[in-house]
Amino acid sequence: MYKPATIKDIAAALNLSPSTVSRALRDGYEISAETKKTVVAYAQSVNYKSNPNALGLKNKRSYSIGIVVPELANSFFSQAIAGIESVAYEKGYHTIISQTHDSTERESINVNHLANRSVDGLLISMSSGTTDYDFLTRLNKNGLPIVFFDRIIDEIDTFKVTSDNQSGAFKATGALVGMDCRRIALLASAPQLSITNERLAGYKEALSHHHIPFSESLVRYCYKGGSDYQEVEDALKELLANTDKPDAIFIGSDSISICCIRAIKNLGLDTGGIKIAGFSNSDVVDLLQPSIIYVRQRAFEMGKIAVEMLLKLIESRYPITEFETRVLDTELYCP
Amino acid sequence: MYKPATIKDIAAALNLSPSTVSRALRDGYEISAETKKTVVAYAQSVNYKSNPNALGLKNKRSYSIGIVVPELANSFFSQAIAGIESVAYEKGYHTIISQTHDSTERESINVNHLANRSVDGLLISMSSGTTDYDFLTRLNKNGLPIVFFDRIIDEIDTFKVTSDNQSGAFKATGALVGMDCRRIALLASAPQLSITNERLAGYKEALSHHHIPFSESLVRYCYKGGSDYQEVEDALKELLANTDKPDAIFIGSDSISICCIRAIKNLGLDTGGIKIAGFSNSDVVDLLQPSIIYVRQRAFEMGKIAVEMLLKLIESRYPITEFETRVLDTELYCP
DNA sequence: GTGAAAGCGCTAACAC
DNA sequence: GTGTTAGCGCTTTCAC
Repeated sequence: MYKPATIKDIAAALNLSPSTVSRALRDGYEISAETKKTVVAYAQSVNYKSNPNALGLKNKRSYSIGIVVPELANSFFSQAIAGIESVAYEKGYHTIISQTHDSTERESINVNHLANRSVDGLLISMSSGTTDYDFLTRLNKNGLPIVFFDRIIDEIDTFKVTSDNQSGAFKATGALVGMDCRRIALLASAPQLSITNERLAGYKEALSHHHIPFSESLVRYCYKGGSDYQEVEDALKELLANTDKPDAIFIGSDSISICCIRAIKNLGLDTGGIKIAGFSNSDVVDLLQPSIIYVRQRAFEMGKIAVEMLLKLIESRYPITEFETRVLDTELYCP
Repeated sequence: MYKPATIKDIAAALNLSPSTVSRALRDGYEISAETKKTVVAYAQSVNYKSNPNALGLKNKRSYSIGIVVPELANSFFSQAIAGIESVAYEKGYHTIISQTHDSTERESINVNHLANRSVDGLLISMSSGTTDYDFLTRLNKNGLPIVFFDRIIDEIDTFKVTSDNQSGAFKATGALVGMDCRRIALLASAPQLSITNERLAGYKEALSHHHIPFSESLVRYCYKGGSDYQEVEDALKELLANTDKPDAIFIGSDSISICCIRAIKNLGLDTGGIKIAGFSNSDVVDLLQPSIIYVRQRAFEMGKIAVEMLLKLIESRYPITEFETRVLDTELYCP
């Protein structure tokens, strides 16, 4: 079996002490330029890589980060995770991915497991039903760095990154208005979610911008955030049963968009007159029937930014007290 | 910051030595039943978890496994990874995921990086263009456990898990025949891939089963395995330009299926008379237009089985010489 | 049946 | 500017 070179090996080969080698490799200020050069060159030549276990043991760090998402096999999240991995990998961090399937219970269990596994930090996009954030607050207070992405919460003060959901919803709703729709229904995700409210706000903003009155009767929430098909189908049926039938529907999430299209197909609905717009990061959304106007988020980039924030938090030598919330813009596609 | 309990802590609290505690926790035969009980109970009560870094340092293991796939944000692979994670997580392993984008070069770079990062083992689904497996053979010979899933190779003798691609292709082609198609074209993935040849075999088998002659002119390969849209579009155009136009197309991969549907849409082709069937694990394939008959693989399960095999390899105390190849069945869906 | 001690690879006081 | 030493948490010989 291949045995990787250690600092000791290098030290022995170069007639130096291990500590000198260690310092040289990490560019310690006490080491002479010449020694550094020799050491670095030799380390290169034997393909030296620091042993993460030894480092972790010493520094009390695991060099692993926990990722908690509702669903891994969902376009948006798999794209975000691809972004996360691309940075984490490069910086020498492992990941542990866990899915909640939008269940609050699994979410808190998973988060606690991850914390016990001594991850160095946590990237999380909240489940749709969660309203009690104690389990996170406690861990965060105890020193576990957390960064929220996409589905963020106000209750914990830390780095966050999300999309400009309001403007995304504004653009999509506006596009529907531009197609002469006036009775635009909203099929929203769970009201606990940050993204739901931001998208609702964008929807309302567009209506008022175009002097269209807002009507509660045209809004339905899907509390399971699209993970429960039946809920979406029922909401859709209710909307269409309105005495004054909507002429367009704006859908507030990726999976609800899919469910809704499936419901239209399953119910054999004639949506000839009804225009549909929605958030979606599916790579085949342009091929779906009926076709929809869609808002796409910069998922990959969001993942990258989220880890970068987390690593800043983890690797900072001083406690950070100033937190930033990054908001990424969205793109509207009209087929 | 929360400080986890160590073996030392337990030893001190119970007036025992660390070694006794260690042995008791791992059910060492030398320890009296009573001591074991006390130790285990106390460890429970303080929520003791062994420190993976210390363990890894001692045992020269990283408790992490590398995953190499062509594309993370692809339905099949994200489902497989969900399966991998579900097992790995439970068994206390981290993962490092890397994508090749079907490039042989990135594949060998990534694999070598992972090996340098001292992963304990590797799960890999080969890139479409790879024909030289030296970089894998070498690592495997050096003791790195490897398990292949989905896109497997014959050249390395180890555990493998894949789908019954031949029977899947047989079923799909048969379904097309059942719809009165006789000139069935094949849009295949890269010929280097195991899955391509198995699916080709199933296609041929179905033809001969129904006494339909096989014709090379109805077969096109996509060497980029669907990651290059243009290649698929060109292949499709060629097939349709055949003097004797095909009345059906069977598509040998998920991403090529998507590309093909997109091409039909982009080219504004009238596919009224042409039936389409293909492999796909997309969760929205049933909503695509034109609709297709599709074969679905048990991706999640394949991921689970693959890690289980890998962990068996990693954790075995004796070198394993008998390797198994598991073949999972597929399901055919006719819309 | 239990304890003492060494060592995995690395870093950080503390010498010199 | 470089070396010595101790220790992170755990396992494992070797004593007793």
